[in-house]
Amino acid sequence: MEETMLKKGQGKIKTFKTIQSEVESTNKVALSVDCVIFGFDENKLKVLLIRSDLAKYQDQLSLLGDLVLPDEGLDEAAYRILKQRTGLSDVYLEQVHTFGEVNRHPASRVVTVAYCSLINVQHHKIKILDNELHWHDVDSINQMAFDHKKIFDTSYIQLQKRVREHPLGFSLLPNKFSLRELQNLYEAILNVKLDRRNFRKKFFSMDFLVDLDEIETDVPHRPGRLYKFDYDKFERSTKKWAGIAF
Amino acid sequence: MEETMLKKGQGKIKTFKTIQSEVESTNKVALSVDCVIFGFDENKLKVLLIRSDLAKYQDQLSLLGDLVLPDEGLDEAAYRILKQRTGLSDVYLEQVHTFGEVNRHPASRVVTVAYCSLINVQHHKIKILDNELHWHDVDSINQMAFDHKKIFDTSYIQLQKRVREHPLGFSLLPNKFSLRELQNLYEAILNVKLDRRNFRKKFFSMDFLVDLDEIETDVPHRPGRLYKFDYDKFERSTKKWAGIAF
DNA sequence: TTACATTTGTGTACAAAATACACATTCTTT
DNA sequence: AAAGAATGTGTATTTTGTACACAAATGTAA
Repeated sequence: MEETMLKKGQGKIKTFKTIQSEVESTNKVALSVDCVIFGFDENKLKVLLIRSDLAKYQDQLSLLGDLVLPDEGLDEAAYRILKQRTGLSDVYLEQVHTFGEVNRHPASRVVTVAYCSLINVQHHKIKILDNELHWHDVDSINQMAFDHKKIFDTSYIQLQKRVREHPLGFSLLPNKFSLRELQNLYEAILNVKLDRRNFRKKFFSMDFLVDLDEIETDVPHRPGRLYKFDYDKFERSTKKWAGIAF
Repeated sequence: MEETMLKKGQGKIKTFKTIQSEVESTNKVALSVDCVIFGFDENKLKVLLIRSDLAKYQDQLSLLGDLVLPDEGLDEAAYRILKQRTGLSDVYLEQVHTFGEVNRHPASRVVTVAYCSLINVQHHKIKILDNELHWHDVDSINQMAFDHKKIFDTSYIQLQKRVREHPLGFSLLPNKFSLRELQNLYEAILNVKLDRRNFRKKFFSMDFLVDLDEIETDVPHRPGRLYKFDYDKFERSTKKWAGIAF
């Protein structure tokens, strides 16, 4: 390994040793991952939270998070947390933002990478063990531990944005769903009321819904047809909206 | 400070001390910020790069980055790097993504937060001092040091996305610009050819361009009218596109 | 069994936005 | 004075979004 220091302009060529000592000697920070896990149940958008296990924030709601392990990538850490808490591994997961305010954690400097995850609450019963792990209505969230309210808000806004341009939402629904369920989901996430006929027209014209030739059961009214989302067709499609609009 | 450990479910109430020792004893990582600084000149989209100062990556292109200081927030670190390298402080800056692959840095674990920045190359002459700091055409970038090519690609894709939905692009132009310059900018960023009449119609209908009643000088053809962007009006406007499309 | 409530399923008319496209004008250069 | 190059403008067509109403299917309660 080359270790001589050479002048080049006014810069220096650094060797591994140089970098290593720079890194070791100066600042290191603790790094955590916090997961904002969304679900959809009873026509409400939900988020999975615990009670903070930190004395200072006792009784306040907190995201599911953990320190990143030394030999673990960020996505990997997020999947681990999800797996530990929900038992699910095949889920939608996306990095949202990194929060690194100097004093965001009371004990020491902890930088946290926020991930957004969507899970289908039907496919999974959470074993409620620790820290009062529960689903909460997103519109009931007021105060949270640390800067978790800010992290949650950022994630929710990003979800609203992403769900307009990518078919994420389907991962919150059962495999077979009715158009009413789909519309309820979009109304819940976007917090708007949509016209039923135009909503149907829109989704049928996208042509990614597969008619399963089945109907709902156990509904106290006329049952609707059931559909699934054709992910393959979506992937093959040459997307997208290309306009400029602000 | 409460330091007793209490059972609650199967979870524990943690005190500051507990957290602190957890944090100290386990993993900490070095944290850096890398800036992808875009500019626009001679009708080309440019990115500001240096030659890597690490021996292993000698002669490879590298983003502008630095370690985050112990008492410095992430945005703060990004602004510092920008200021140091370009002398500019009043610029567009946005966090893009965090890259934390375990072995992305050869010397030790370094997690990096990528920021995207747009600067107006007219307003600023870079003092080229260290490490061959230069503007590079974005479409000439092939290989880069570390995982910087991946970081660059992610940032460029995000720029293309953001520029469609937010008037970022104007920060790359002089204060007074012609519609041709504006169109050239959009064509360069989005890498598409646009119809001139429809482009004009679109921007005039948005109604954020202020006609300055001046014309270009020093162009070897009929000069165009000059405009500026009305940021105030944009801010006051109740935006946006609300459709669902994927 | 009938009437009622509820939700599904469908179509049309109108408005707004995107696209395609051509020609006269202004200025510079030779 | 003519040629070259880019500005500035309008219209017809297509596509997309929005507003809106009524008949049919099912479960429930009288």
